[in-house]
Amino acid sequence: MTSDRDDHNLNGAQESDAAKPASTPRRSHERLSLEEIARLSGVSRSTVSRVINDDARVSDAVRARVQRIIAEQNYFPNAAARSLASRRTGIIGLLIPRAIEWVFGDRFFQLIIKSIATTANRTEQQLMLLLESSESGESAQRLFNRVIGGRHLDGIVVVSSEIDEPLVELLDRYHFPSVLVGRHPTLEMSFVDVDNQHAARLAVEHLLSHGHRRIGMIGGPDNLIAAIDRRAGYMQALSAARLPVDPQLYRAAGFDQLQAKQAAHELLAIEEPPTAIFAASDAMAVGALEAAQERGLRVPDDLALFGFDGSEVAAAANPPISTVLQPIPGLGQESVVMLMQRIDAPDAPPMHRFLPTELLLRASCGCTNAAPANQEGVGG
Amino acid sequence: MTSDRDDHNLNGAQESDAAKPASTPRRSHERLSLEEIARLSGVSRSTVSRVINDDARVSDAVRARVQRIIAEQNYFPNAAARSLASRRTGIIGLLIPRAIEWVFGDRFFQLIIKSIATTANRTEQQLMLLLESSESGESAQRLFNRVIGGRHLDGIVVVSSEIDEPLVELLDRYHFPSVLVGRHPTLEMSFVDVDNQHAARLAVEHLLSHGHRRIGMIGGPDNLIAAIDRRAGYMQALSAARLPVDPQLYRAAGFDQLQAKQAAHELLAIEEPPTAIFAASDAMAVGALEAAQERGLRVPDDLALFGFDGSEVAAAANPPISTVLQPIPGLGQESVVMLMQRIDAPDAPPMHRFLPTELLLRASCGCTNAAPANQEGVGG
DNA sequence: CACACGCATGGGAGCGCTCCCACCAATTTG
DNA sequence: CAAATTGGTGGGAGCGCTCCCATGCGTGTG
Repeated sequence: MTSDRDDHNLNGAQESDAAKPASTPRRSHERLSLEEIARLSGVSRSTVSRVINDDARVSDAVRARVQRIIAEQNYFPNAAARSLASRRTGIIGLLIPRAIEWVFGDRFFQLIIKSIATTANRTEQQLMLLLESSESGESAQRLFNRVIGGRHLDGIVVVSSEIDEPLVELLDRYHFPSVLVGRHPTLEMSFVDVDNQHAARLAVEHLLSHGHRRIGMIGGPDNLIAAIDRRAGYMQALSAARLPVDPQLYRAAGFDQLQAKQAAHELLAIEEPPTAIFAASDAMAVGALEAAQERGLRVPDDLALFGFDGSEVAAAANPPISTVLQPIPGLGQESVVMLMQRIDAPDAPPMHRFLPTELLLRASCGCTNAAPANQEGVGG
Repeated sequence: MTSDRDDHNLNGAQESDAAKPASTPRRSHERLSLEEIARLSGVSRSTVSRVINDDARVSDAVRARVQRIIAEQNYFPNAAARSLASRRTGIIGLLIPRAIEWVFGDRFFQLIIKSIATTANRTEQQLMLLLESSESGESAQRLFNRVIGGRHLDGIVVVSSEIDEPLVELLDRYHFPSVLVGRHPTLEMSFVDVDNQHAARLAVEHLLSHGHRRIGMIGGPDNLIAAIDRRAGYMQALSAARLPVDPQLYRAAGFDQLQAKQAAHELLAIEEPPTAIFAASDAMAVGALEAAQERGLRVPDDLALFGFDGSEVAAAANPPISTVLQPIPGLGQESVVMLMQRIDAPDAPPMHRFLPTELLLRASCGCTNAAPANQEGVGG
């Protein structure tokens, strides 16, 4: 064959020249098609299609022969043609708003991306990570048009608990198959999440059980439902214990270590400082630990600490920090499974699923029944 | 209209019921097509297609009318049909081998992803981040088949300087339009990179210019061409200065801070320890700085330090660390631009492009002509 | 004034699949 | 033993675009 034809023939690996009758004229840059495979194996397009799609109604002999030819020719069905005919692209989107800015450094997002990718892979779906480039100032509408308008995607997973994410509202409005990781307070969309409020309440109640009566909290940004829920759980625990809710004891911060450290310093500088602090993330708890150590406070004796996430940093801290374990791989996997169901049955009512959390008790809250430098958590 | 029909009509936003003649029977779950837009605007499919594709051969009046209808109906051309007919998907892939494992924490990769995403966006390409899930133990061949076999992608950018990445070899073998960020020692593929060897040589020569005669190096993994080249530059500088190359002065490590710290300790514990260390990344230089400080060495007086990358950590260190600035946004942008060219002209010879680096001189090497806690670098 | 030449537009033939229906044995059933 | 059923297979009609090739028109040339 000519080098021109060879250059773009992905199927060149096992080219069997003998199997190329000159009868049918071919276009340059020829590509293998279903038709071609059908000819080579002496059956119809339909039959080859059935073999490719694992349709049972093919005799074993024929199936084997067709599969052999497909392998020999190194043939792959054309994705565009399949999508056009079947109205399915086999691609699901993954959107993490403002991903590039901060997501990549955050362990939670790393793990959720990983589990979503793994699950998508397992179900033979391609994953298209949608990166909004803040630089180009792309609007939600434009992003929506860009990928969803053209039906590039069968569905989308959005990892966000922002209460006012415009793209999420668009997805809901147009009934585009979507699943949220993180519940949305108003929209009826499907989601998977943990029960942040309940988990936070349990964490704070655990601190209460150690005898603490002045418990502070360093919460997350107010526009995240996860942060709101965790705060609600904190307050609920205090109320249930008939303790006054002192607004001085709550500080909002970003989910990162640095801001939390600053907030912890503020919390520890008030007139009647807390004897325990519940932080809305493990990174924040580590920040609080740093602040405490800078002030010469011993943890847990002078200040007890509780984190949230169940990440390695909490386990690796000195002392190890008690935390709420989130089933991050489970959240990722479930989101994809749910999405597949929504794609298959778009008219079914939205599904809401909460996955269980677990308290990981370590030294920072005063518990001694946990091994120090414990290896559990969301590692790997 | 029935709610059944409404449910999946993405174009429902501005539905103009008046524009729906009952003459043509429609299928349930109807979707807008080119044909439909043509009918509504009283022109042919061809004309609408020309409007969509910015073909000049359309009168202004017709163009305006068609565009109005398109906007009114909230129409988007079907991506699959376009791909099938045009043999272009408008999607480019981005592969960073073993991405999920370590990439996300590394500033270099964050910035390169960001600039690639931004550039792809600007050229109206979708970006498909290819995540190999190590868990599922996916082989390169399978990954190749999965996305490239079906022609899901027009081309691919691979960010990797691994000398033995199997997927890269497959891409090369099948002449699939690809661009590497990071040169490959043997394959003829297109790439963009910095001249690591040259840059490293300049850095080491700078240390020599401060009078250092025993200069150590903490290098990266041996299977990365970037690491190999940087080491070669280091040795070249020493040779050119007629200094003996003492193998004791070189340590290989991962690109991260922790391993480098360990390596630095080893380097500083040898009989005749170095007075300067060149590290193959900024994170590594920070690790070396920590090691020095733990040993009570003053930087730069007792030990001079030079990093590589130009990242914020180097600028933020105390003292600020001199480093080699890599034009990361430039690498990302150029890789996409080159890829587009290769997609358009797949038979053109491969292109190899080196982007310039720059020495960022700060306090850690003994220079005083740099502002302390300098703000330059790859920020933002 | 017949002719060629733009320019704007229309129409047909694909692109490579899936899906429905028809078909033809080889059975099974009343 | 005719009729209905079943399993395996083939063929046609799309899916919604792009691209090439007409076609009709108004304007310029010899």
